[in-house]
Amino acid sequence: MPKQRDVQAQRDLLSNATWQVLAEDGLPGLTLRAVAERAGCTTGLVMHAFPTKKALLLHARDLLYERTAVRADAAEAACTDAFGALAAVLGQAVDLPHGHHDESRVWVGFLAAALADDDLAERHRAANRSFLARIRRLVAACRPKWTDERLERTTKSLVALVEGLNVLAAADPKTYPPRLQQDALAEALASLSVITECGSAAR
Amino acid sequence: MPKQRDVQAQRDLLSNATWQVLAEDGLPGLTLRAVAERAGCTTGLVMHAFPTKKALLLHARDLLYERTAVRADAAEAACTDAFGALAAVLGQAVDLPHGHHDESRVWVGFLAAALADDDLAERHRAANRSFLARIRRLVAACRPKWTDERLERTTKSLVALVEGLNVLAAADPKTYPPRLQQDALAEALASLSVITECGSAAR
DNA sequence: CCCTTTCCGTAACAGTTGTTACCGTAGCAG
DNA sequence: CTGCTACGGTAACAACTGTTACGGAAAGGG
Repeated sequence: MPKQRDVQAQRDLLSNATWQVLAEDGLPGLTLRAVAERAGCTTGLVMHAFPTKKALLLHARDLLYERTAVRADAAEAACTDAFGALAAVLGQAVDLPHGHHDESRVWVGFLAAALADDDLAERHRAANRSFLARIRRLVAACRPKWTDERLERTTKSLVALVEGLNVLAAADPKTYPPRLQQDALAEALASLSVITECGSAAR
Repeated sequence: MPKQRDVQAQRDLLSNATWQVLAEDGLPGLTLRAVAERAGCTTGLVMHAFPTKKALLLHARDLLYERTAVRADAAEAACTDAFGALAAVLGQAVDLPHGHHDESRVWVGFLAAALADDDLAERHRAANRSFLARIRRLVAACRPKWTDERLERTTKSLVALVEGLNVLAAADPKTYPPRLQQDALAEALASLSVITECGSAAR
C-alpha cells in the first residue's frame, strides 16, 4: 500500500484556501485554479480531494459554521450568568477589533451564493437557525417569564441587528467602526433590560 | 437621419432585465446573454446600449438606489409628523407583504459584488449613507435633544436592524415572515420612546 | 419611391471556466 | 534494492464568458 495521503488535512487546507480567496476576490474570483494556487497545489489535487467544485464550496461553508459555533461555545462557556453569556456571544458575533474581519465578507459571499443554490441555502438556514436557537435559549434564561412570542421577536431582532451590523460593516467599515457596533449592541441589550423594568414598574 | 432609437428606454429595459436575472439566478447567473434573453433581444443590443458589462451593472445599481429613494420619499411625504414618517420609511424598507420581495435579493447580490468591485462598493456606500442621513434627520426630528453620538448610534442601529431583517428574510423567508419583521421594527421604535421616557423620568 | 444612415442581430474571437484522461513519480512491501 | 500502486501534476477538453467586427434591415428625408 504505497503513498497514502491525509485526506482530512487536504480537505481542510483546500477549504481554508477557498475561504481566503472568497474573502479577497469575492464570489466571482472563486476559481478552482485560484484556490489551487492559494493552497500551493494544482487543480489535480483539488479534484482528487473533492469530486466537484460544489462539494468544495459546501465543505468550506461547513467549516465557516463550525468555526463560528466553536467561538460561540467558547464565549458562552466563559461566562457564568446568562446575561453575560448573551452579551459575550452576541459581542463575539459582531466584528471584534480585528480578529476575523474576513469572516463577514465570506459570510456575505456564501449568503449571496445561497440565493441561487439550494444546497448552500439549506446550510445557511441550518446555521442561522442554530444561532437563533442559541440566542433564544440565552434570552429565555435572562427573562424566564416572557411569552414565546416576545422571546421569538426579541431573539430574531437581536440576531438581525448583529448580522445587519456585520453586513454593513463589511461593505463600509468606516461608517460602521467596531466601537460603534459594540455600542449599538450594548444599547440593544440595555434596552432589553429597561423595557422589562418599565414594564414591571407599570404593572 | 434615419432610424433613431430611444436610448433611455433601452437602458431602462436592460437594467430591469439585469435586475430580474440577478434576483432569480443570483450573481453567477448574471450573464450578458441571460440579460439579453430576458430583455427579449440579443447581446448585440446590450453592447450597443452599454459599452461594457460593468457599465450595465452600475446602471442597474443606480436604478436600485433610485427606486428605493423614490419609495422612501413617498413614504416620508405621506406622513405629517416626524415619528410617523420614521416608522413609514423604515417599514417600507422592511419587506412589505409582497411588494418587492426581489429587491432584497438584488440588494444582497449587489452587496456581494461590491465586496470585490470598488465602483460598486462606492455606489453602495453612497446609497447607504444617503439612507442613513434620511433616518438620522427623522430621528433627530423626533428627539431634538439627543446628543450627536446617541443620534448616530440609534440611527445606525435602526438601519442595521432593517437591513439585517431584509438579508435574513431573503435567505430564509419562513423564519423571518413579513409580520415578524414589522413587529420587530415596531418594537425597536417603541423602545426608542420608552428609553426616552425612562431616561427623563430618572433625571 | 429610393437612398442614405443608423441600428442591431449574427457569428466569430480569444480567454477562462469546470472537468476529465493520462502518465510520470513518489513512497512503501517484499 | 526492486517493483508495484495510489497519488497528483500536466494538459487537453468542451462549454461558456465578455467583447468585437461585419453585414443585412429598417426607417425617415428627399
